[in-house]
Amino acid sequence: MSTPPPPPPRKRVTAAMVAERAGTSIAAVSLVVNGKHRGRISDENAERVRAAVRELGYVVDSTASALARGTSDVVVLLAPDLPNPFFGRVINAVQETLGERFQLLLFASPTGAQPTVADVRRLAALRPAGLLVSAPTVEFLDDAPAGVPLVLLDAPGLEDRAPAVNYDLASGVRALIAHLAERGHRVIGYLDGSTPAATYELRRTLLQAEAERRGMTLLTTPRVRSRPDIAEAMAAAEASLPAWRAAGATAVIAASDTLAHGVLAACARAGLRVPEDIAVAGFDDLPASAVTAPALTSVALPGDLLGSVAARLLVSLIDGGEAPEPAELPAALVVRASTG
Amino acid sequence: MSTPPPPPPRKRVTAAMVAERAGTSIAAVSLVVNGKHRGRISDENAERVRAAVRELGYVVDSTASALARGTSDVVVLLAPDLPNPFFGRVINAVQETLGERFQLLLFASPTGAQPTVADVRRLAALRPAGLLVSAPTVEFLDDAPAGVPLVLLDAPGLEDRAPAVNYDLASGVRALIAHLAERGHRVIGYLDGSTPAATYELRRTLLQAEAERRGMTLLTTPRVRSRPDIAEAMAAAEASLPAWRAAGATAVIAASDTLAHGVLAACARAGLRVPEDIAVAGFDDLPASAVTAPALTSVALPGDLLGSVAARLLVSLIDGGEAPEPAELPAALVVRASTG
DNA sequence: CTGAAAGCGCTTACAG
DNA sequence: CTGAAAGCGCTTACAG
Repeated sequence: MSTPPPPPPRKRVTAAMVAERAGTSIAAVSLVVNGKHRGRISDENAERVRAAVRELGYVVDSTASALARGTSDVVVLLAPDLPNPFFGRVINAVQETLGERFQLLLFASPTGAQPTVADVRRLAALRPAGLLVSAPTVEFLDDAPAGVPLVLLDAPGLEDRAPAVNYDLASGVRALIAHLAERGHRVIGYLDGSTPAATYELRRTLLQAEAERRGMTLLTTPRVRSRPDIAEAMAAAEASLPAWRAAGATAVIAASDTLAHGVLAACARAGLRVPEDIAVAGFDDLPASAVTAPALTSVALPGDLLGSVAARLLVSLIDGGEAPEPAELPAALVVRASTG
Repeated sequence: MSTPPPPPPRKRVTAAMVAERAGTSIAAVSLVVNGKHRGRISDENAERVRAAVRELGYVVDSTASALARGTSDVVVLLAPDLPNPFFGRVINAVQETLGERFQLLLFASPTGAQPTVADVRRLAALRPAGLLVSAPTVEFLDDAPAGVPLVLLDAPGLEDRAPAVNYDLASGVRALIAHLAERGHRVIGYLDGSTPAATYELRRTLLQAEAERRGMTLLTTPRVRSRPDIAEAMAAAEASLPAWRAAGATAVIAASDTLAHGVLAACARAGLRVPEDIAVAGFDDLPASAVTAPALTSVALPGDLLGSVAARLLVSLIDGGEAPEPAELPAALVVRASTG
């Protein structure tokens, strides 16, 4: 009887084992698996290394590689609002764009808060290959680790601090206010995000300026805010609807669709018909916004575009490329039933 | 004129620098920052180390630490359906439960596909502290890296392969079918997920068995499937509604709320009233399901519970704890307008 | 309680 | 084209 083949050794495969099998040095293995062997290793030896890699199932140990090179293959995505469905598409696009070369590490500070200095230090200790930071504040950028390629997502006004990928919020806001003006709305309630980010600041100020320009009023005092959570947004809207209505508001804009979903829920509970009694609009154009009751008018902020463009930019920075002109992503108004 | 204070050295702070400042050895620094100094370092020296750490802003280099220890602080979450809003809460809960000790790395295979052997090898090369795997197939588990603590999420039937945190889908299904039976439905269309995961298999077979038990019919031939994407689900439902209706279906169940949102959209486009012409229900109870048109009946699968319980279990495994009895999470039916 | 030293598994000048 | 060796910054026996 023939003995069964010995079980594959449970030991982890190292470059030394590959080198021994291929009859080369460890250095040769490193050069070949990293594709740096042109003109340094004979074709024959390179092929032997490749064969040994295949046979043994060798994969470079990323911790050792990171230590030797001084940087890892990890790209960190920092986002204050991770649980927001908006980020699903961003994350997905980032991941697909990064491909097999980088690993995506998520970092979300406790909802809404900005990362602390200690957080930033711990991130830097990972020796990330690059950082993607969504909706940052200026304060965060002051603490950002030096020497790490950095791309900002949806960080209007911070373009001078780092390469940024932003939406053309001004166009979207103009279209939204024009649309509401045309429908005869003069006073508009506003539900703001509670995340302290430049993009929310800008959304509010743009809306306000554009409304004023047309002789309309955006109600921002008192400031009504909520984290990106439907239940919390509903509570905030429910508490504010009487005051908004008393001030003559016939429409409510929310800083994001998730917040707008909360407004819709609050209107339903208050027995208000949308859009007859009150119109509602948001930002993001989440997939679910096409099926809400009623379907939601929204300034579409394509998250997949944001993720893919930012990731592509980051990779080019990591590879030593120059930061190209920051491109603005479209922010188009999608009109649906919630604004009649 | 006094010279300005020299800028803080841009050099990265190492344990050697801390040791020099504290007047101790590097080993002492390591022991103190890792809290392993009890009975090994004098209180006085420990305090000097802590002071030096504070003054220099020292953080342990995680790549070097991982290499020396043979394992990193990274916990990998593998999920086939990451862009699905369902995962927002899971991710958030996992992250909060892991706290500062671990970093969360996301791995999503191209939507719906299972990770390949090569993917698994690359993950293993990160030397993760642990793995969280959502909705896996049996095949994946055969390739899973050995020797890495592993917890499965929503992996019914795979409990014997690894510690798992599952929902009590049977109860949820029973309640849903009972509810529909009570409303007089006898024939039900089914929109399945296209992700090849045990949880989707189980949802379908449980529904089918429970329907049969009550003399009802779940239409599963031909199998209608979609990825967790509203647009794709809408297209699938739109194509199947005529056949479902022709077979006498007065209700449609979708394997997840995201899919159900697509069904709602398809009904709206087909001019069908929900629930008068056709009732609709899903699984997950996404936040948005409370504000869809109409609000969606759903078997609630609390993602935050799934994430926190699984993460807590994983941490205990990492710390050498025994895998406790797998607890089943509740899956309660939430009845809303979409089923009348 | 303390420190010198080996070792983790790579990458990269460097000398042939 | 090739390989021996230093070095990345830790952690952990080990000998005092």
